[in-house]
Amino acid sequence: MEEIDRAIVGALTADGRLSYTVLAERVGLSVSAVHQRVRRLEQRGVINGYTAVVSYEALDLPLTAFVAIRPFDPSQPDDAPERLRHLAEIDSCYSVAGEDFYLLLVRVASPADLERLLQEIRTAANVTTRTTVVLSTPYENRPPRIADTD
Amino acid sequence: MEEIDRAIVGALTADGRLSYTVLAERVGLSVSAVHQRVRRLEQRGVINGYTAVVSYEALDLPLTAFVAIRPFDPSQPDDAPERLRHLAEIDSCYSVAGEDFYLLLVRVASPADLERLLQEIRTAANVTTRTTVVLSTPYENRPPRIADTD
DNA sequence: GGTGAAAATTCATTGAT
DNA sequence: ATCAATGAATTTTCACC
Repeated sequence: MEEIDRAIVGALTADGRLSYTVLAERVGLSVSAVHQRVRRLEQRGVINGYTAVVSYEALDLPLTAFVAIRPFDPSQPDDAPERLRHLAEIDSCYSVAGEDFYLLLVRVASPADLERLLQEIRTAANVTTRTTVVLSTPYENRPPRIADTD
Repeated sequence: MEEIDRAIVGALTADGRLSYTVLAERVGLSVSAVHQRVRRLEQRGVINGYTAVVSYEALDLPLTAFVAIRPFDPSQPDDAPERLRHLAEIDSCYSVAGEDFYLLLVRVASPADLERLLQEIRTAANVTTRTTVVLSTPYENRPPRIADTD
């Protein structure tokens, strides 16, 4: 990816609602050229969409935790991500190397809700869980440095 | 937060570039009423901003890992998040309960870059690290269910 | 790939209810 | 808090380089 595309991606990760006018000024191109480049970045899958960044506290989900899971019976087919997908409290699901099979990031309203969620995870995916509660989040989901990829 | 605000937040987490016109249709309000509500949600800090969702593979950051860190000397003042903030490869930093002090989510181009990053983390914050490599990401950063908070 | 300009749409304010 | 109306700004498409 070349310089202008990197500048565009950088600007849109910092502010996903930037207008094409401002974007064009910032990268030194015409509005339509920028527009076309953004379209292409979206088509190529470099940009996968846009989201509002929300405060989980404001949404009454103040409790974040990591849940490491392991199958109760390792000989069974492993389809935990699909079995857990319906649980809206699960923010992210990572398949990991190491002792655990998956690492989940979950967000709930209270310890009681965390307890309920863990029970649901265990029964839905037939797994054991090891949970690490997040006490605070110094920073999260920072925009990546856009590297020289040409 | 009441029903319409929840609908607005839900819609904007799903598509952060939705126009106020479409948003207004979707929640059954006039454009200006929706506009005002979004303003208020932003002011109240429910919505903290907007970002483009980028593909880390496309940005040449295909390797994701979790890095658990512990101070080498637990009697020293603990300011690891600040000491590590300048490392752009660190996506997120969580202060956690449990054996570790912090859990970092990092994104790098290669194992060699991960090795370099771990050395930087250790020297910058005077910590030991335990790293868990992510093999695949079934899902990540899913929009939260917008709860009934009234 | 890029430009510029026209047409359609949307934004953002205002004032009334 | 909501609405309708307005001018300003933006998005989107198109012909051409």
